[in-house]
Amino acid sequence: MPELPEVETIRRSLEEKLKGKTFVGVEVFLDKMLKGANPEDFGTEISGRKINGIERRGKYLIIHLAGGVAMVIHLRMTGQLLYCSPEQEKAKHTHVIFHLNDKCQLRFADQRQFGKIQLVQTKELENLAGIKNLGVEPFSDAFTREFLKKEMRNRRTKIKPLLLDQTFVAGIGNIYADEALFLARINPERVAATLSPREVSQLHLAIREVLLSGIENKGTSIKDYVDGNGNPGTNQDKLKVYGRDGQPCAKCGRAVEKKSIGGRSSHYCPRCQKL
DNA sequence: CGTCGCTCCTGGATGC
DNA sequence: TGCATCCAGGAGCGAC
Repeated sequence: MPELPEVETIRRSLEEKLKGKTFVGVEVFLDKMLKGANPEDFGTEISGRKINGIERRGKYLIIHLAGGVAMVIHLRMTGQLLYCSPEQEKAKHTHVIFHLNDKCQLRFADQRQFGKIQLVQTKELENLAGIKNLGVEPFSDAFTREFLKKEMRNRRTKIKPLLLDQTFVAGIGNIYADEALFLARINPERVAATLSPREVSQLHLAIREVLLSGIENKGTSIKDYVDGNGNPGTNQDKLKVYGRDGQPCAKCGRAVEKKSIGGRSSHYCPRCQKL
């Protein structure tokens, strides 16, 4: 579910509430959400630790704790992190509740149970599988059109699956990949290496633009996504192609099509995004 | 190494 | 209404 803009929105909303607070205890209702630790050790390890800040890398959230410990969280498809009062009714699929020293709670809910929470030593963060192999951050200085050109030169895969490859560029998911390709007027089935320099430049700009819009609109709430306070975003109203199959293209009026590419649903305008 | 298909889950939509 | 099937915003894994 959450892609870079959603994870960034959650990061901002939670940092505001959690920074400087201390974890005082944990309740775990579904052990498998914790990766590499049993609930007892997990609780012991974080209890008494102050929250120094929250970082995002790709679609990962990293809660930095005092004493050189980091909690790495991935929400996958349906994960949610909610800061709320203890009186708030416990939502279905709430698998972990963190108790804070302000009496409030941080709750982790995940309908499909794909999400993961993992504790690591901060100095081991760079070696963590998943983090270690993340590609370039789309808003970093390293993400240039020259970088894209160079990286795509020898890639024989289709551009859509490449955009979803987190070891290539970090943070893009199915919604923003479709939106970026539409904005750049590139068909999702184009072989990456065959894009012209002009097309690569357009794609570079389009990726940043759709992700930035997503953040400014506080995320895309289609089904489950809400921020750390339970508030939905508004970016779903701005989507040009994702989920709009059968509806007219905003640019040319032709019906948007939906097709499975690399095992993922892809939405595009057959006239604006010719093969 | 790059690429592909399968898999982990629940539940909403769709079809018969 | 009931039941079966398909599909969903992600990514790790094994196979080739």
